[in-house]
Amino acid sequence: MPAGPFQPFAHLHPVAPPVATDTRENVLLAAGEVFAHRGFKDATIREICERADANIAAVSYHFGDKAGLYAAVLEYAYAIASQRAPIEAFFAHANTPEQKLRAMVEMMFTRIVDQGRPSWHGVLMAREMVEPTSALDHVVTQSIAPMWKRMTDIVHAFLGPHASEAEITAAGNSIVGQILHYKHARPIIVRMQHGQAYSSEQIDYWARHVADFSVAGLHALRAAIDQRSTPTHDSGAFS
Amino acid sequence: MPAGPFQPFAHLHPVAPPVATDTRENVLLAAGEVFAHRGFKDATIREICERADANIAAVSYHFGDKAGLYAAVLEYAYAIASQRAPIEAFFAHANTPEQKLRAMVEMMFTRIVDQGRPSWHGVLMAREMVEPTSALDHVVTQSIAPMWKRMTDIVHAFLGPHASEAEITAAGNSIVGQILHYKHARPIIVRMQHGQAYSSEQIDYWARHVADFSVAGLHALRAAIDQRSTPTHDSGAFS
DNA sequence: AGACTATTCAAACACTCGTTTGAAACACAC
DNA sequence: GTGTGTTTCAAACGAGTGTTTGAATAGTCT
Repeated sequence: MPAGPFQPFAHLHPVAPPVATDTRENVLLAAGEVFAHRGFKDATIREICERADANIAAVSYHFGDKAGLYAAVLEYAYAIASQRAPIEAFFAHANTPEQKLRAMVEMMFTRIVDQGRPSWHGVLMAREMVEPTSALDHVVTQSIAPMWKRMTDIVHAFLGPHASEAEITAAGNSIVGQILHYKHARPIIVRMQHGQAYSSEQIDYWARHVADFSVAGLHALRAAIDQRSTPTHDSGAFS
Repeated sequence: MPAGPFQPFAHLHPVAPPVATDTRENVLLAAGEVFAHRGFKDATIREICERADANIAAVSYHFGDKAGLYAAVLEYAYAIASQRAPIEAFFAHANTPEQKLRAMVEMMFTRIVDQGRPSWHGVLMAREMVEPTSALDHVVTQSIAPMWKRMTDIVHAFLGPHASEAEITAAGNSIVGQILHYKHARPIIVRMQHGQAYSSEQIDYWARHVADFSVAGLHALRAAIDQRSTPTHDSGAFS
């Protein structure tokens, strides 16, 4: 067994973050792409190391495991995602619930569906929801749960204080589901809905549509809730 | 190479459908479960044959290939799905567009999210949309395209004659996305939204919610379309 | 019964995967 | 330079995969 220096320089330079050998970071970057593209199980260490110009054994040496590499990638992706496109930036000028909802939709489209930048963090999260790995616990507490909290808070503000928990989660699922559909069903969308699918303009259009569609759904749900919780006394009147 | 009798009894009894040896049908049934549960790639023919009490070589003998088995399963699932829960039954008493939409949502929930019966056809279709196999072409022309046509027809009826194609497909995606979310994100939904998730009552509730939510979204979109295509002439008025 | 085909079976083959190995190459203090 | 610890490398290992093989069994018609 190798000496296993999984935390290199741990006892020196307590300042600098991981610091990362060249190959270590190369493997991390390549692994991010491959994991995001193929998923944990279908990704092969050989492809990752080939893209990183590294030897197969590099994974075992630097990360111990395939699972260890995956965990490191998640950490790395989380770090650069929150650094490069911080969540708060999307909500900077969002004051009303509707503005917050639109910011939320835009952010999720940017992080999950858009693909240009090295932003595989959203993609990995989306994958983790569909086919969880052993890293799910960590992903949930670090990323998914806070995001879901933010979403349900917005929905709650829309639906008012009388909304039940079931209504809030159902509405949240409706919004998230619309967005994730463009990621999950991408192959079939590209195939059946011709036109230059997944261009930036197209994604912008979809994001606006999902926001509009959801706002209408939320307003209708709010109306039903209000009518239920404060029934009109002149019950004979039309709607 | 074996004699390869892929169409057994082809020259005899031109009447009876495949007739199917015991083991052939057993393998077909077991393969349906395993493919639906694990997906094409992660399903192993060893597990399939074990569940079917058949020898490993049975797949090669009866279906030629793992891909051949998968294609046969799709055909088989399509046949029993359209026999057991025929689509038209859902639309029997649906006359208005809204009733048709509700029937559509209910049907998709029943076929894809519900899990009781041997109804892996919907599950396999949903899988094929996310990670297509070589059978995608066939699945699209046989199942997905007709279903999508039905959906867009309903949406078109909702949105009126002035709706653009982009608006129709986006609205269709919003509806389908909401439904499929309950299938794809099932692990995370079960985990985060406690309570007895995926009970029959829960699924009914979700189906009703998705229909309500979508109807509201469609009405709002319709209003925007009508306002755009027949602009009010007293343009000075407040909206 | 006999001849012939269809079907089943245990075993093996070829391949890919993640992981390990032991030696070589490197870095750097002394 | 020598010595020590870190990092890379080609090669192999062991487990799991789909597929094939060739013999054994079951079935069916004459």
